[in-house]
Amino acid sequence: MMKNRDEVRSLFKMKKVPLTHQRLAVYEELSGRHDHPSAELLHESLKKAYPSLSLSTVYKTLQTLHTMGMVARVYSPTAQARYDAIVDTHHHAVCASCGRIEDLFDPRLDKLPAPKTSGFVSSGHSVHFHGLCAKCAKSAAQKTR
Amino acid sequence: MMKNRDEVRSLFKMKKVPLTHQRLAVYEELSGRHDHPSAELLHESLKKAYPSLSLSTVYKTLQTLHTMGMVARVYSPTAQARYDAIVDTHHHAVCASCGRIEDLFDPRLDKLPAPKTSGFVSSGHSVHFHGLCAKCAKSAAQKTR
DNA sequence: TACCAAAGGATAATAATTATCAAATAGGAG
DNA sequence: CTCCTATTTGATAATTATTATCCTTTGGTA
Repeated sequence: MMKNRDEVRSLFKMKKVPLTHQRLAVYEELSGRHDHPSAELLHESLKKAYPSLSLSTVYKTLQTLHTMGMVARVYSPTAQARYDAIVDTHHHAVCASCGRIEDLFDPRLDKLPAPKTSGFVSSGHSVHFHGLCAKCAKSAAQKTR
Repeated sequence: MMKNRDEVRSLFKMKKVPLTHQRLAVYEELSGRHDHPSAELLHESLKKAYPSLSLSTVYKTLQTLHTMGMVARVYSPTAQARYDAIVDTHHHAVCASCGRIEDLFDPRLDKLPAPKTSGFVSSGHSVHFHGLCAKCAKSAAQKTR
């Protein structure tokens, strides 16, 4: 699942994509967190260690990594794309109130009947549960009192 | 599923939301199509019959309808939110190449094990299949020749 | 080490969405 | 039916997210 530095290096070599400091940094930062950060949030964190890293590089890098299959895009209710270094099949619980996205691992969801639509070639799927996270469910309950 | 004008009226009355011409028009237009249009595309079509209808009203109306539970948001790979008047449980096949979103109705996908995450209160789910639609799969095959 | 195609940084441009605010209107009271 | 008022609408500005541009820098190879 999570790749170490050498695995990353060889992946880049294999795909003939130049490995730069920035690409490694973005990938390692994203791998290390599980809050599905946006490009901007990633940039924010990375600036501390790499003050010269630009936001546009983060965008470009995420695209590159996505094309390489090393990063997944998650669609959030806040019109802002959010990313995930976990590309293995997994699922998400999206909070309609605060936008928080939790990972769900459940093998029972990993194998689903293939879509019955003419000609669509599916390469995977993910299940999005929508509702309220623990915190927002609690504060919603309080409001009703 | 698809509501007639009177059902829509009483829904608005029930939820105590004023029903305006614009809201009815947006809802009826969206109900009538199944291509998951964006706010902008909806506005485009509606302008013919309602030349004074503004794009911002379409945005606001979609938000209102969404809050009322009459409209669903679908997240597309093209950073642009797309909408669906079908709020009953159903699923989507999203083309990674052209962005086309097809509806999938399959009762086998409607009942899935509830997410096993502490405290998350789920109100529903949908399955997103990703891959290539018939058309893009065909042209991708041609390129490889 | 030198070369050069590709990548990065800074910034402008575009696209999508949201906010603002004066004018218009829905819906209820009289 | 008319008036009243809170809400909605339309026009537009502002904001936010993303992509494009263009010059400088650098990774990877000879």
